[in-house]
Amino acid sequence: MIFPNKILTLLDGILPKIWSIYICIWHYTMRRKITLKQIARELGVSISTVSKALNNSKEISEDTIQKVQAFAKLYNYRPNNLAISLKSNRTKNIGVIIPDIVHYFFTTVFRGIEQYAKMKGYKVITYVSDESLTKEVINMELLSNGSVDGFIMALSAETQKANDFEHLRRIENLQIPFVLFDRVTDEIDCDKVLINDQEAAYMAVTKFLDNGRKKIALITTAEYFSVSHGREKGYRQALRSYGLPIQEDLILRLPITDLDAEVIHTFFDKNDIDAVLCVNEVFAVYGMNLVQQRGVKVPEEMEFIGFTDGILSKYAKPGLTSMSQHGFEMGVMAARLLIDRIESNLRKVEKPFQTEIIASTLVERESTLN
Amino acid sequence: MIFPNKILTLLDGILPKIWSIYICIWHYTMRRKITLKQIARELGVSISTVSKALNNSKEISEDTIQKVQAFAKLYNYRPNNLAISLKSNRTKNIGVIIPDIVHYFFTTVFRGIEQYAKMKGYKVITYVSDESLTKEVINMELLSNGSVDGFIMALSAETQKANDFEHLRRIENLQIPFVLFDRVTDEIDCDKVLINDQEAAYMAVTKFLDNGRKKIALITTAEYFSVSHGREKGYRQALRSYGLPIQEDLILRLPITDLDAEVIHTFFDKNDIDAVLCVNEVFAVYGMNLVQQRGVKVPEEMEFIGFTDGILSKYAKPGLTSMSQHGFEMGVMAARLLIDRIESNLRKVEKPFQTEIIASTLVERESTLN
DNA sequence: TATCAACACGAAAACGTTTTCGCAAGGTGT
DNA sequence: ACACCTTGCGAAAACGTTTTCGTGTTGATA
Repeated sequence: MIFPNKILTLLDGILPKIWSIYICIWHYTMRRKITLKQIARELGVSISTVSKALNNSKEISEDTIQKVQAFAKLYNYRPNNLAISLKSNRTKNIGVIIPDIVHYFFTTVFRGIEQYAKMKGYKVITYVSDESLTKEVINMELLSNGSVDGFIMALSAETQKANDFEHLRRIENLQIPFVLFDRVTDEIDCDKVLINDQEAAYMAVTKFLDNGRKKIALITTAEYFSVSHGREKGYRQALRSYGLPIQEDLILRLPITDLDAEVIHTFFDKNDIDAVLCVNEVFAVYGMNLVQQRGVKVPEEMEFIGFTDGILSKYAKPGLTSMSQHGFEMGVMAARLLIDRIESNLRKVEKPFQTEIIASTLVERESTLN
Repeated sequence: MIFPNKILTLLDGILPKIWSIYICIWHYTMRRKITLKQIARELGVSISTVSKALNNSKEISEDTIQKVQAFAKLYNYRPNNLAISLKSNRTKNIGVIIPDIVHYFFTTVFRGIEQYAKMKGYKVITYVSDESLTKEVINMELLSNGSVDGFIMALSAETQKANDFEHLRRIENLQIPFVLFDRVTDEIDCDKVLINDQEAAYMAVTKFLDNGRKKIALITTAEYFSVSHGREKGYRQALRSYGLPIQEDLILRLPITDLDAEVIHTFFDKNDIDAVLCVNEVFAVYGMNLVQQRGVKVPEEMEFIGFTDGILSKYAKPGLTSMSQHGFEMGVMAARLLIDRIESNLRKVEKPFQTEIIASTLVERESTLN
C-alpha cells in the first residue's frame, strides 16, 4: 500500500481522478481484496450506503443498489469475515475436539459434523486431544477466546479416568455452548449424543445365544470408558436374562493400544469359549486372526462380533459381523444440537438440554452363523 | 449488557464508584469475557497503557505493569482473537482441504498438519471435498475471504480428471499461500509435498523380481490420478530394467469405490499371475481375500504388496506387505512449508517454491516371502 | 402556502485490539 | 537559567464491517 489513509483524505477533494486511476491500476496489478471504503470512494457515496446496498436494504434506491452491486461484482468484492465476526460477536466457527483422528468411528462422526456445519455456514476447527487430559484442556483454552461459537467433543481416555471436568465447567461459565458425544459424563449438564451401548451389546449377545452359543466371552477395555462400561452392562444383562451364569474369567480387559498376542493366547488357552463379543473392531479382528492361527474355525467353532463397523470389519477374513454405530448420523446430530443451541442463545430463548440416542444396528457378515 | 457505552461515558465523571461496583457484580455473576476497555476504566488508566502493560512494553513503568497484569489475571482476561486478527490482518488459521477424511492416509497427514500447526500457534479448519471439483471450489471460496492465512490441499479426483485449476489460480492471485500434497499438478507453481511414487513402485516390483516372480500384475485406478500415474511408471520401469516384457493385460484399472468382485475374478481367471502390486491397501486386501477364496496360497503361490500402510494392512490375513507413505511426516512437512511461506510473506522476503519428497519405505509382512 | 410523510442517503458509533505520535514532568548537562 | 533528553502515559487512528439516527429533498395533502 503506497498511500496511507491520511494522505488519501487529503487528496480526496483535490485529485479524485488520480485516485480513480490509482485504484484501477492497483486493483488490476495486485488484485488485493477490495473493501467497502474503496467502493464507496470510487462510486462517490458513503460507506453506509454501500453496505446497505450490498445487503439489499430498502433504504437505498434501486438505482444505487444496481450500481453498487455491479461494481462489487466487477471487483470481486468479498466481505471480510473477521470484521463481521468482530461486529456481530459470532465467528461461525465450531471447535471439534476428539481423542483420535486416525480412527474410523471418529472420522465418520467428523464427516457428519463437517457436512451439517457447512450446510449451516459454519466452519470446523479440529483439535486432537490424543487421549490426553492436558491436551484437551489446552485445546479448549486455545479456542475459548472467541475463536469459536461452541464445542463438540468426545472425552479423552485420561479425562474419563481422572474424572476431571474443570475445563468443561470453565466453558460452562463462559457461556460457551458445547455438545458431548460418545464418550460423555453424567457430571456435566449439557447436550449429549449417545449410542445405546448397553442395548447394542445386549442385541449382540442375544444373537450368539440364539445361535446356541453358551460360552460367550467379552473382550473389552478398562472400565472407566463410558462406552465399554455400557457395553459390559449389556453383556451381563443378556446373560442374566437368559439365565446363564456370568463368569468373570470370560471377560478380558485390554489396553487400547499395544495389543499383546500372548495375553490373548493365554486367555483362549485357559477358557473354553464359543463366541466372542469385542468392544471394537481391532480387538475382534486381531482376536479372530489369532484363534484362526490356532486352527479354530470362524464362525463354525467360534463366532465373533465387534463394535465400530469400519473398514477392518468389511475387509477382514472372514468378514466381521459388527455393531454399526452410525457415526455420520451422530456427527450430524451433534452439530445440529450445537448450532441450534448457539442460535437460540443468540435469540435469548431458554432451551433444556437434550440427550439424543443414536441406535446401533447389527451388520451381519461371515464371522457369525446364519 | 445493561449500560450502553454512551451512558457510560456520561457516568464516568459522575459516578466512578458505582461503575466499579457494577463491574464487579456483573463480572462475578455472568463471568463474560473482560476487555481492555474495562480494565482501563477500572484501573483509571488508558486503554493503550493497559495494552502495552500486558505486552510488557518498556514504555510502561514496572509498577503499572504489575498492577495491570495482576488485575488481568484476577479477572482472567483473554485478548479477543478476532480483534487481533482484524488489526494484524492474519488469522493464524490454516485451511485444509482433502478429498476424503475416512481414509487412513489422509487422517495421518491431517495429524501431522494439526500437530505442527498447533505447535506454531495455528488453528486448522478442515473441509472435505469428497472427490468433487465443485465442492473443492466452494470450500476454497468459503475460506478465502480472510478466514484463513493459507491452504494445504490434495486435489480431488474430479479436479485431476477435469484438469481444471481455475480456483487455484484465483487463490494465487489473491496472494494467499498454499501447499499441495500427494495429489498435485504440474500446472500450478507452488510449494508441494510428494511421495516418490515411481521409485516406491520400482522398489516393490524389484522385491517381487528378487523373489523370482515373473508374472507381476498391477491393480491400479484410472490414470488421471497423479499418484497412480507415478506408480504405474515405476512398475513399468522395473519390469523394463529387468528385461521383462510389459503385458498390458496384467494391468487392471478399478474405480476407487464400489469394488466389483466379478471383475477381479475374471482378471485372475484370464491371466497367469504370481505377484500383484496394488496402488492402495483396499485393492490389495480385497484381491488377496478373493484369490485365497479360490484356494490360492498367499504368499507361496502369489505375493501381494499394497500402498498405504494402514490399519487394514496391519490386521489383514495374512498381514499385507505395504509401502508406507509416512503420512504424518508429509503433514508436518506441508504445514511447515505453508507456515514458513506465510511468515516470510509477512516479512516481505522472497522465497522460491519448494518441492519436498517424502521417501516411502517397504513394511514387510506375511504377504511376501522372505 | 404551510405541513408532513416518504425516500435516499450520510455521519458516526461500535466491536477489541495495536501502534504511532504527542505531551507533560522531571532529571541532566552546560 | 536554559536547552535537552528520558520516562510514563494518553489520544487517536486504524483494521472492515453493521446499524442507528439524523437530515435534506421530494411530492402530496390540507
